[in-house]
Amino acid sequence: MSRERIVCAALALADAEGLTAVSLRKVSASLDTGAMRLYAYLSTKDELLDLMVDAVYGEMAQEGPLPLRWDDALRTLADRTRQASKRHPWLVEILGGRPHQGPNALLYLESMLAALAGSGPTAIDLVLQAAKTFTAFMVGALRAEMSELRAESESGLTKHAWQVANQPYLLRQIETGQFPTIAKAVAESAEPLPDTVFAFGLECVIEGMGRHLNGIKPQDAKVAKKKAARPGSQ
Amino acid sequence: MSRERIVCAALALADAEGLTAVSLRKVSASLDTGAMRLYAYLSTKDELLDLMVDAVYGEMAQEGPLPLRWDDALRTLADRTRQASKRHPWLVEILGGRPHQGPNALLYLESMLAALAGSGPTAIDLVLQAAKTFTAFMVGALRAEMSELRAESESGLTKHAWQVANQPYLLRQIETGQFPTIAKAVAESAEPLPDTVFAFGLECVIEGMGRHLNGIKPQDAKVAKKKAARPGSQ
DNA sequence: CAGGCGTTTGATACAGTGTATTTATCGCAC
DNA sequence: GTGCGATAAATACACTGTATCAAACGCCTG
Repeated sequence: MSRERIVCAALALADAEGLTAVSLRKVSASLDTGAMRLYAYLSTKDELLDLMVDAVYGEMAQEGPLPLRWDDALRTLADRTRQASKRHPWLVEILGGRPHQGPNALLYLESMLAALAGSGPTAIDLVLQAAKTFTAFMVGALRAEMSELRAESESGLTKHAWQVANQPYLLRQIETGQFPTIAKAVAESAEPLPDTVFAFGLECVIEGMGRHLNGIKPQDAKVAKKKAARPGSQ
Repeated sequence: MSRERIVCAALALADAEGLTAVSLRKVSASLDTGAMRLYAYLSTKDELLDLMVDAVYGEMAQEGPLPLRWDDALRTLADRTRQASKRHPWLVEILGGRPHQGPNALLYLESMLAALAGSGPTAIDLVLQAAKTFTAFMVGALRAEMSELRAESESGLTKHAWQVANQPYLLRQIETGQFPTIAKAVAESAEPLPDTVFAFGLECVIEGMGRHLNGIKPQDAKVAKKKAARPGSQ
C-alpha cells in the first residue's frame, strides 16, 4: 500500500467511469480496504486529484525531449497534451481549476518555458506571458473538445443522433430570425473536424506569439505540420 | 415563484459563497420553501446551472452592440466576458464544461460570429474555427486568472502571503537544478499583472487569427487599446 | 353549502459523498 | 502471558441530489 498504488487505482477508476466515479470509498474498495485507510496517505481528496493530474504530467514527461525550434516544441507539446487528455478525458475537468505545482507539472512547465526562452534573447516576462497564453488556449480548446465528446458518450448517443435530438430546439431558435449568422453556419458549414479546429487555433496562437517574441516568424504551419506529423497521431 | 426567481436566488448564493454553496436545499431555503418545490420548475440541478450561465450571458447581451471592426469587436467581447467572470467568479468553473445553448448564449455566439463574418468575404468554416479559437483562449485564460484569485481568497491569504507559504516547496524543487528556466523566472520576473497577461494573450490570438481570415491585418494593439479603453475597467 | 377529487406543497426516505471520531485488533516489550 | 502502543476498521455526522409519499388546499359538482 502506498500513495502510488492509490493514485493508480484512482486513475483506473477515472479512466473507466469518469471523474464522478472517483470517490474515496470506491478507490479504497478497489484496493480491498476501508475508506479511512486512504487518509494515512492523503490528507484530503483534493490532494488525490492533484496527484492524479501530476501522474498524467508524468506520462507526458516520459515522451522524450522537445524539438529545438520553439514553435515546433509548442506543437509537439500541444499534441502530447491533447493525446493525454484523450487517454484521460477527466483531465480537462480539473485542468486550470487550481494551480498545478506537482513535480511533473513543474517539469512540463520547465520544458515549455525553456522552449519559449530558446526563441532568442527574449525578456523572461514575455516568456511567461507567452506560456500562459499557450496554456490558456490549451485548456480551453481541450475542454471544449472533450466536453463535446463526453456529452455524446454519456448520453449514449452517437454524434449524429445527438445533433438530431437538439435540432428542433435549435431550429426553433433560428426561426426567430435573431441569429442570422448562426443560421448560415448551420446551413452552410461542413462542420470542421476536431483535428482541424485544434490545429487552426494552435497555429493562430503560435503565429500571434511569434510576432511578440522578438518578432521571430514561426515556420509556416503547413511545412511545420509535415515535420511534426507522427504515426499514431490521428 | 418562477424559474427566474429561482435562478436569481441561485446567482446571489453563488456570487456570495461560491458554486459549492449552491445546493437545492440552500436555494430553496433562501426562497422560504422546501427543496422539492424547485422540481416544479427544474428537472435537474444541471438545468439550474445552465440557467445561471445563460443569465450571465444575458447580462453581457444588454451591454449594447459591438464595434464594427472584427478585432475591436473581439476585444470588447473579451473585456465584457472578463468583467462578467469577475462579477461571477463561479462562472469559469462551468464555462466550457458543457455546450451552452441557452437563448442568451446563442445571442452571444451570434454577435461573435457576426463580428468575424464581417471581417470580409470569409468562408463560414473559417469563421467557426476562429470563433472556437477565441472561445478556447477565453475559457482557459479566465479559468487560470479566476482560479488563482479564488485560491487566495478561499485560503484567506493575501496573494503575497500565499506565495510566501508556497515558497519553501518551490525553492526546494528549484534547488534540484531540474528547473533552470523556472528558477530564472522566479528570480528575475516582475510578475506581470493579470491585465497585462490577458491583454497579451488576447492580442496574440487576434493577430494570429487575422492572418488566417483573409489575411486582413488587425489594428495595432496599442492603438486599439486606446479606443477600447473605458472608465471603470480596471 | 357539503363533499369528493385533483393538484400542488411539504416531509420523509434513500443512496451517495468527504471526513471526524470511536472502537477493535494486532504486534511487541517486558 | 500480559499490558500497551500503534494500526486498521467501523461507525457517525453533516451534507448532497433526487424519488416517494402524505397531507393540505382549492375547485367543481351535486
